[in-house]
Amino acid sequence: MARLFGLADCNNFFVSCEKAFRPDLARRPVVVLSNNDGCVVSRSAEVKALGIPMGAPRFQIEDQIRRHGIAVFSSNFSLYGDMSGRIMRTLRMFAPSVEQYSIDEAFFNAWEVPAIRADPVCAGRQIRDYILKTTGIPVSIGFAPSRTLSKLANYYVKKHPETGGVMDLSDPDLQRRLLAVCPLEDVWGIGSRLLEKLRLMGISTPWELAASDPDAMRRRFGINMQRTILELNGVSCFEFEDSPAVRKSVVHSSTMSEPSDMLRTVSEAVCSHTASAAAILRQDGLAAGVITVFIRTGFYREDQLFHSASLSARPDPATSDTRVLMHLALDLLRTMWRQGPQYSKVGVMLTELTGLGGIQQSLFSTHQDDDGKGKRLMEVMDRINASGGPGVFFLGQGTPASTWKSSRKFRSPCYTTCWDDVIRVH
DNA sequence: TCTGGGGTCCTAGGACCC
DNA sequence: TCTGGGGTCCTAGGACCC
Repeated sequence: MARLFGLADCNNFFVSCEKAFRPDLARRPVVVLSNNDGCVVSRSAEVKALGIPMGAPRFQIEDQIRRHGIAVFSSNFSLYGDMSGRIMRTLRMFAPSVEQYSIDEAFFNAWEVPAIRADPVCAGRQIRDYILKTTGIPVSIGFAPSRTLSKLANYYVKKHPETGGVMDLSDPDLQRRLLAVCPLEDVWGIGSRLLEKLRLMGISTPWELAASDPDAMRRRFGINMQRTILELNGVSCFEFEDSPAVRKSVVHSSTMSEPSDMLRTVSEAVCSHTASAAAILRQDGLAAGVITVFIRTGFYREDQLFHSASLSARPDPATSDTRVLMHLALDLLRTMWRQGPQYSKVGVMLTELTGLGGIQQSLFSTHQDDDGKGKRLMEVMDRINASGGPGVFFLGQGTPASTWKSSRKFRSPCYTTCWDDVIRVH
């Protein structure tokens, strides 16, 4: 049976989450800022119309914020994550095979659902209306014989409200017309670098890219380019993945609220990132074979030299125990520490992840078995920290008021994940 | 003064082996 | 001037995505 991929993609997701709980902001310009309130990561339609680009630093748009009365929010990931889960569950009611691709979008197997196959546009509208009604989040939906084409349909839908938020790109004739009018940078897999190189070759529309020789392009740009070309021609190059991909790494990092040359301050950040990353590992039932700590000075300071360093270690055996990982992380930090530079970005990366069942201790391990006490301690910590209160942490992480922590001055309440923040109806 | 964070995959090139 | 060939493994860096 011919493939038909569905792609549901939330419109202006972070902003839409904020608006869902603030009806008073429905028609107002709204932005959501990155960590540290540094730059714009989500914009409402009104803000896009003002010409404020994605990624604009806040300090550059202060003037417009005031002039146009733009509502500003810090990122609230517990809210967005929870809303995302609701939307995915709702989507599964219509199409059981859903492949979540990111926090705000999911592919779904549309060819195995008779009602969708019979009339994709009509079914898409129903899905869209139902998600909007039950979660308050507007989504766009595209259907096509390949993922890349379904992405393109989605871009088109977002720019053309007359489509009613849904487009079915099954028809080859319609595919050709769309390829001719869409910008090349809207093609999934074509970023700024490739765009430039393609332009130099005289390829400036998706239509021209689709017409190029896939084998020659593979030799020149690699296998992903070949796949993109085939997919633009309606040939699906990826199997549908029902089961979520196994995580291969966890990274936790941040820009500190202000740069620091104090080992103590940077240590607190390293310990905190280690604790957060280890908690994610435990949640997924994984253990890290390698821990890497990295530090670097700011990118944008011209008055001092750029400096960055990173160092790795192998816990033996692989572990998700915060205490073990934190010890290693601090050792690594002290080893690579250089007095002088003002560090502004600090992070911890956990890689070579294995399932907890498959951990093998090396022959030369010095690890002493603690009779599972460590595991129980971690379980208790995780349970307390999941309950929504202030939580427990290691002294090395500093206090909630530590100076390195990112500022989030405009954070909205956690309406759906924290009891104290639940909306009250009087 | 103030510019995010978290991921994946591919490729080229070096080291090393026979 | 000539100065193997082929295979594997690892790493760094590049490119993309959201």
